[in-house]
Amino acid sequence: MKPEYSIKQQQLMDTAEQLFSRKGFEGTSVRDIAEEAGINTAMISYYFGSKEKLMEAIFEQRSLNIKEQVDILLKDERLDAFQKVYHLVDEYIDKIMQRKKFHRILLCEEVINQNPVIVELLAKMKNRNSSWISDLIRHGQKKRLFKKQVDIPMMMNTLIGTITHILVNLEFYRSYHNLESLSEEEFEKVIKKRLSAHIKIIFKAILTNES
Amino acid sequence: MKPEYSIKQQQLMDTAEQLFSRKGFEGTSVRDIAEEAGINTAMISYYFGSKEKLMEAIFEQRSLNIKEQVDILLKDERLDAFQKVYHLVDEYIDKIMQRKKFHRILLCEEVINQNPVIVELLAKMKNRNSSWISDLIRHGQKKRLFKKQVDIPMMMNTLIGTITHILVNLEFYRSYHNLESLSEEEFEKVIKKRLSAHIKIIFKAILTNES
Amino acid sequence: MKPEYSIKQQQLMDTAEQLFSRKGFEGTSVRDIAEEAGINTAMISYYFGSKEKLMEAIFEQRSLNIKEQVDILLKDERLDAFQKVYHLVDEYIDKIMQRKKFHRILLCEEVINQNPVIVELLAKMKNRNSSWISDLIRHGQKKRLFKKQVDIPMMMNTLIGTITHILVNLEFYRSYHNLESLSEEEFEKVIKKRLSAHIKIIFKAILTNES
Amino acid sequence: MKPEYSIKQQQLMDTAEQLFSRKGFEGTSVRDIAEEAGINTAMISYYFGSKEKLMEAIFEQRSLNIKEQVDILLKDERLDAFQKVYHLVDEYIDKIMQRKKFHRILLCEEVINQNPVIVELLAKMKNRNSSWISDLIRHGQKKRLFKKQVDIPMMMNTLIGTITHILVNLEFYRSYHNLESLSEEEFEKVIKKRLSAHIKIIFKAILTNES
DNA sequence: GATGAATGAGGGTTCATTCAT
DNA sequence: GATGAATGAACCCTCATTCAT
Repeated sequence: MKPEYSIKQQQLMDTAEQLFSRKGFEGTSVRDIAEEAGINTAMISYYFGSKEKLMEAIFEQRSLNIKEQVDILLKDERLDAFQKVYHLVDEYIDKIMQRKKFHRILLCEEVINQNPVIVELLAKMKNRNSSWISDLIRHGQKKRLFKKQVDIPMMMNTLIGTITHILVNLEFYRSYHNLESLSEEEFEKVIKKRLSAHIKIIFKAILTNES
Repeated sequence: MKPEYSIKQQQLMDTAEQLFSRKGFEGTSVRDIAEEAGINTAMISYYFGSKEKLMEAIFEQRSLNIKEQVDILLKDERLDAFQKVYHLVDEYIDKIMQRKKFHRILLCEEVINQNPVIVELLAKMKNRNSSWISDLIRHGQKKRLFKKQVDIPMMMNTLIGTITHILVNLEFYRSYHNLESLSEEEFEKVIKKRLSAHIKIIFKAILTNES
Repeated sequence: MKPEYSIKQQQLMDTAEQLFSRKGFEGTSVRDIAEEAGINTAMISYYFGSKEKLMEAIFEQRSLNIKEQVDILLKDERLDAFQKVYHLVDEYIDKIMQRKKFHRILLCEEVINQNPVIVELLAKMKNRNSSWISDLIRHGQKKRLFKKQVDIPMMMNTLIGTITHILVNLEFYRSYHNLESLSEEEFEKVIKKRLSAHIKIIFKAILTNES
Repeated sequence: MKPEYSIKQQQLMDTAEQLFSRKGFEGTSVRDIAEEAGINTAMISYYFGSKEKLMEAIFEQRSLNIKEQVDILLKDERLDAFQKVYHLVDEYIDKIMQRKKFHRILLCEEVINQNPVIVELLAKMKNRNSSWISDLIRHGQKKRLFKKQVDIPMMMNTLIGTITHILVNLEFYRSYHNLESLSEEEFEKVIKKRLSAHIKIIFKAILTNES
């Protein structure tokens, strides 16, 4: 179903992702990408049809799908409803941090919203993921652990808004807390841990607090 | 200190803001802006020096400054520490919603980070505002209302991440909750109200919860 | 009604006509034209919108319109019907020989028929001119000088086919008849004279011969 | 002497002829041809050396040679000089109508005249055919049926100009005479018949008329 | 002070062809 | 013998900017 990409195509997508995330889609020329990837300029049109189609390919390949994770969580009887949600939070943190570059692009592209293929792709993804999360929330509501009225999109906004926003403020965060001495990996570990704790507090409050 | 702009210049900045927020900086040509504003293309270079300088002017003029607000809040003895923070939350919501277009641009520009003038402008703003908020938080900590360790940048991340992220998901939120029948103004009112309640719950949890 | 062109635009059209007639539309690049005209490559898009629009402009300006000539001929009582037709023949020869380059382009474009604007322009021109010639022929038929059934498009085919075909065979004709010693002007004069006599014989035969 | 082409090569030439006649030489890409012919793009360079050489091959194979026909006509004692010429006229009409596509290309290429191989090929063909026709005309002059001075290239111009010009005006001719209801074959039959009668009248006039 | 004309640079894409397989 | 991948050159066009007026 999903198109398979050759090694060269994959390399091209990685390079493009990198540059798009740094300079934006419009700010990156196909010549930039080709040069960085060490290939001929014409290859982008040759492999993907156009610069835009290359972008779409990146999106198609990397957009988040949490279905499987939610399925597993719902079936796991060792976890209570809170733990299930917490696991999903960590899953989101992991996936977004893993795909930092892509999510930086996504952040911009959601704003600009020009390419209809991507717009639709994102819309579908949002609907799909919201639906899975609904299942998870309803599960907690049935168990009387969560409050009755939960504004799922608002909750997701905070989840994704917080994670992606810190992506563009990583350096500010680092210097604010004097974490410059940490290696990239260590710093990322710290960030993930703090994000996790932070969002769990938030979710607990949102899911239990009766206004 | 702040440069004063003529009416024409101001119109130009407004038009540019609009287009930048819709199509991105690189995706907007000076022709687009000039045409939309009904003036000569050469005027942009003439008035601002370059397309980039025009962007800087927009940023300079519209970037958020909460100093005054925090000053007032700190002095207001009728409000307790929580109320002070809540007021600031509403202030942020109001200002960002008021300047929707600008904050959409900002979202992108923070990602792309190409223009050093803007980068520095943003860095200063973040430092400044974090500092004011620190004052506010310390105030609450002295009163023993807030917990001792508060990760202010993380808290700000959630605040700003949640507000700006909903900006790009307004339509999704609207359709998810079947609010299409509301007018723009009514819908914005609803959003603001819900955001306010939502973030206050979050802040209360963050500021009180002892891990 | 007709668009007026500046001197520079006119120069550009002349240069383009020259090159199109030598190398064809597709075979001529905008760089070629700009270089030959001594202007910047971008000017072609700047002045005409695109290479194709430049072509359309050339066609619009130079396509043949015989209305006025036919009007004058019809009213001229000193000429009999044959003389009227003969005058028109000479008019065609003059106009096509005057616009040699353009008619060479036209010859190709009629074959390739890609640009819908030009296709329509040509279709209108053919209809218009056929209609005027009909008037002239009917005039001769009323006077009982011409035969009743005249296939006007076929006659026009021979008129225009003969004139334009010799345009691409000028050099062959010249060498066949050993006219190389003649100057351009003298040779053109000879050609026109011979074409005129030749086609008049043809037309006389066509218009009188009863099959 | 003449190169023999494999079936695949022949298919390629047919497809190319078709496309060249519709979109011109420059307007047709090797990709177009290969795709239409259902073969690999590289085959064109592989089989013919280049796109240009492919064109030359088409010309070489299809250019008109009337030698044999004239030979037969000259020897045929049952026909008088006029009938011999008339037979040749029909031969031209048949051959050109049979090779409509090729003659459309030829029309363009004579104008553009870029490829020296083709230029020479055409020059040779014209000289050759003119020479054969001279023989035929001289035959009629000896028999005192034709006038003494006949401008053979001019006569050929009218012959070929009329036939090829109608090729690009077939649709105009059809609609002018309301022949849309006819099938392709019927219409072509009509055209040939009318062309034949038309040109015979012309030739009779040219060959007998003493100016 | 303000503008329309003009420019050089660079944009994405397509081209005919070559080359390793 | 035949091919898919890959290439450098060239394509037309748009860009932000400048300059003469």
